[in-house]
Amino acid sequence: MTQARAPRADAVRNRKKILDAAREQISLHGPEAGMDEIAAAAGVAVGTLYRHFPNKTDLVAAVIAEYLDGVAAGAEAAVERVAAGAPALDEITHFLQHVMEASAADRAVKAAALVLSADPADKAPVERAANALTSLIQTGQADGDIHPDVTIDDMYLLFSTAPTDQPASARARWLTLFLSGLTTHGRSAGN
Amino acid sequence: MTQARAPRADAVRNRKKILDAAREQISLHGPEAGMDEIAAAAGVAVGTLYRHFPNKTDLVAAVIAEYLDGVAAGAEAAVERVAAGAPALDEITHFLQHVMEASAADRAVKAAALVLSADPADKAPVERAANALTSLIQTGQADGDIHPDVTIDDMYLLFSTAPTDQPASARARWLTLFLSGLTTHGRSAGN
Amino acid sequence: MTQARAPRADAVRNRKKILDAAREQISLHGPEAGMDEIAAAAGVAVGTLYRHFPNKTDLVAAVIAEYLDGVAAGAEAAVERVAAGAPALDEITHFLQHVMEASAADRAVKAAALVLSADPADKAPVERAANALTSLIQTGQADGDIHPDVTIDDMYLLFSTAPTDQPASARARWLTLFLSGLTTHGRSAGN
Amino acid sequence: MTQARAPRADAVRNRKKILDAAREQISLHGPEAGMDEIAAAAGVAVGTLYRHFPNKTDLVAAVIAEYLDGVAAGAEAAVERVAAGAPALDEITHFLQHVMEASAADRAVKAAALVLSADPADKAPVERAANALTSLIQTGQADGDIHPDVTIDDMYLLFSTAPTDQPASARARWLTLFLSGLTTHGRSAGN
DNA sequence: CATGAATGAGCGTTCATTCAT
DNA sequence: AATGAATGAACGCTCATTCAT
Repeated sequence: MTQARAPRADAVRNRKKILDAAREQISLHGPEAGMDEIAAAAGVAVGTLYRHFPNKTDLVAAVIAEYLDGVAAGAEAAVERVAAGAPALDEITHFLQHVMEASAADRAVKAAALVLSADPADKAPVERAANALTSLIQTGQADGDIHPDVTIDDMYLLFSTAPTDQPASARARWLTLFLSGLTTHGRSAGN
Repeated sequence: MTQARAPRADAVRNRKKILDAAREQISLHGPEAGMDEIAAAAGVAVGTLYRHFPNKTDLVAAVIAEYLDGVAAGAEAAVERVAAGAPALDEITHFLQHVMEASAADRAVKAAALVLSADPADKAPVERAANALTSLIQTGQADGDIHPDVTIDDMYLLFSTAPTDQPASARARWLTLFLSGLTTHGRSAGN
Repeated sequence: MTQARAPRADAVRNRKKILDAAREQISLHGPEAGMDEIAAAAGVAVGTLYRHFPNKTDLVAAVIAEYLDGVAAGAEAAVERVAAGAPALDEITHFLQHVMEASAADRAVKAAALVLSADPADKAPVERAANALTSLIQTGQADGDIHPDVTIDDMYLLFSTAPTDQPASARARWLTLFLSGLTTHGRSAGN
Repeated sequence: MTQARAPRADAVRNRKKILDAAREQISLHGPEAGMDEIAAAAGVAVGTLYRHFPNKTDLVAAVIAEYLDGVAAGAEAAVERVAAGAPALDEITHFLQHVMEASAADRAVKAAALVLSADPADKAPVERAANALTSLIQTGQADGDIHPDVTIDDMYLLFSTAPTDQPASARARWLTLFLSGLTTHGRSAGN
C-alpha cells in the first residue's frame, strides 16, 4: 500500500498533456518554442507547467525520457522475436528503421536537448535498450551475419547520426549504406 | 555593368574581420553568441556589422558559404590529383576525412545554421563541390572501386550526418562503416 | 452571544503553528519568504494557511500583533514593579532595553510589515502598552526623573527608530543618547 | 585631453532622467517599483535603462550615491561656515535637520537599498561626509558644546535611525531628544 | 560610412491567490 | 475543514534590430 492515494487523476492527465504539447511545439518551432506557448498548447497555465517541470531543461529531459522508453520497448520486443526464432539481422534492421522514424518525428527534440544540454531524467530506459541491443548483436554475430567487431557503440553512432531531418527516402538510403558496414555481406550491385 | 569598385579596401577588410569573428564567437559560445559580442570581437560597432549583414541569419549563411568554399577547393584539388593519376577511391576517402574534421572544428556553426535555418548565401561553391565530387565518383566507378549506384546525394548524406560533435575516434569508426557502403569491397574482419 | 466554541482545538493549534512558522521563515529569509514555504514550515497546506489568514499582509499583521502582546505584557509587569516600589526611571530603562532586543530578534518582521504596509490586526495590545507606559512616565515625572514634556509619543518614536538591525553595542549607545533626552539628568562626561 | 569626445549629450540626459524617475518611483511605490515602470516614468525603454544600469541593484546603488553626494556637499558647506566663524553646534544641528529632511524625501530608497542590499557605487562621498563631520564634531568639542565622547559613529547612528517615514513634527521632536544626548547642555524644562 | 545609444517584444521564472476535490 | 494543483499577472533581464548623431 505505498500509494500516495490522492485524486491525482487530473494532475496525471495534465502531465501527459504537457509532455505531448512540448514534443509537438518543439518539433514545430525548434528549441526556441516558448514555455508559454507549450503551456497554451497543452491547455494549462504556465504555472501548472512549472509545477510539473521546474525547468525548461527538465521538461525537455522528460520528453527525451519518454522517447527513450519507446526505443527500449522496441529493442526488447525485437529480442523476444529473436528468442522465438526470428533472424537477428532482420530484427536489427527493423529496429533501426523504427528508431530512425521515431527520431525523425522528434527531430527537433534532439536539437533542443543539445542546446539545453538536457540529460534524460531517468537512465533506466537507456540501460534496457543497451541490454537488448547487445543481445541482438551477439546473436547476429553467432549467426555469422554481423561483423565481429560491431559493438553497441556502433548503434549509438547510428542513432546519433541518422538524418532525421531529411525525407524518408534519404533515411532509407542511409540505412542501406550504414548496414553494409555492420554486416558481413557487403553490397551486391542490386541493393 | 554597374559595378562599384570604389575605396572598398576597408569595407572588404571589415567584412573579413566580421566573418572571422563570427566563426570564432559561434564556435566558442554556440548559436547564442550575440551580435554585439561578434561585433566587439571584430573590432567594429554593431551598426557596421548590420551594414554588411542585414540579419544574424545572413551572417551565419555567409560563414557557411566561406566554409563551403574550402570544401569546394578541397574537392577540386582531389580531382586534379586524380587527373594526375592518383586513385579516385583514395582521394575520396581523404577528402571525406578532411571535410569531416573541418566540420568538427566548426560544429557550432552548423548548429547555428540549423537553429536559424540559414541557407548558404551563395550557391556557387556548392555547385563547384558537386561537380568535382561527381567527377571523383565516376572515376571511382570506372575503376571498379565505387559501387555503381553511388551518387552525389550519398555525399550530401555523408556530410550532413557526420558525428561532428563526437570524439575523433567516433568519426573515424563512422567513416569506416559508411565507406564500406560506398565501395565494392565490403569489410574484412580486420578493418 | 453568537460565539462559536466548537472543536476548534486543532484550528487553534494550526493557527499557532502557522504564526510560529511565519515568524521563523520571515526572520530567516526576510519579507520574501513565500506563503508556500511558510505553510510547509508549519506543516499545513497553503489552502489551510489562507483559511486562517486571507492575505500575506494579514498574516504579517498577526505576527506583529503577537509581538505587541509581549511588549504590552512587559510594560504591565514594569508598572506592577513600580507599584511595588521600584523606581520608574529604572523600569522604563529596562523596559526599553527589553523591547529593543526583542525588536532586534524580529527585525525582518518589521521589514516585512513595512513592505506590505501591514497594521497590527488587533489594537488591544497597543492600548494596554500605552496605558502602562503612560503610568510609568507619570510616575517618573512625579519622581522628578523624567522631563515634564515627555509623552507616550516619545516612546513610539523610540520604538520605531531603534537601530534593530545593528549590533547590540550600537543599540546600547543609541539608548544612552536617547535617554538623556528623556531624563532631567543630562549626561556627565562618564556615561 | 582624456575626454571620450563622443556626442554623449543625450545619453547623459537619459541617465539623469532615469535616476530621477527611479528615485521618484521607488519613493512612491517602494522597493517593488518595477524596472518597466521606472523606465516608463523616465520616458525611455527598458533596454535603455539596462544599458545605463545593468541591474536593479546597480540602479538603486546609483540613486543612493547621488543622495550621499548631497549629504557630503551639505557637510562640507557647514565646515566652511564654521571656518568663517559660525558656531559648530548650530551648524551640526542644521546639517542634521537637512539630512533628515533629505532622507525623508528618499525614505523608500533606503528601504530598497536594504532589500536589494545595494552598496553605494562610489565610496568617495561617504568619506567626504565623514571628514567634514569629524571636523565639525571636533570644533564643537573644542567649543565645549559637544560631549567629549561623541564620535562620527554617533552620526551614523543618527542617520540610520531618523524617523524618515513620519511627520516633520516627529522628526523635529526626535532631533531635539537626540541632540540632548550629544551636547553638554542637557535639556531645560522649556525645550 | 561608422558609431553606439535606444528600442521593445520576448523569455524563463516566481508567487500570491483561487478552487475543485 | 484541509488539501495541493491550477492560475496568470508580474518580474528582472536579454538581444536582434533600428536610427540619430
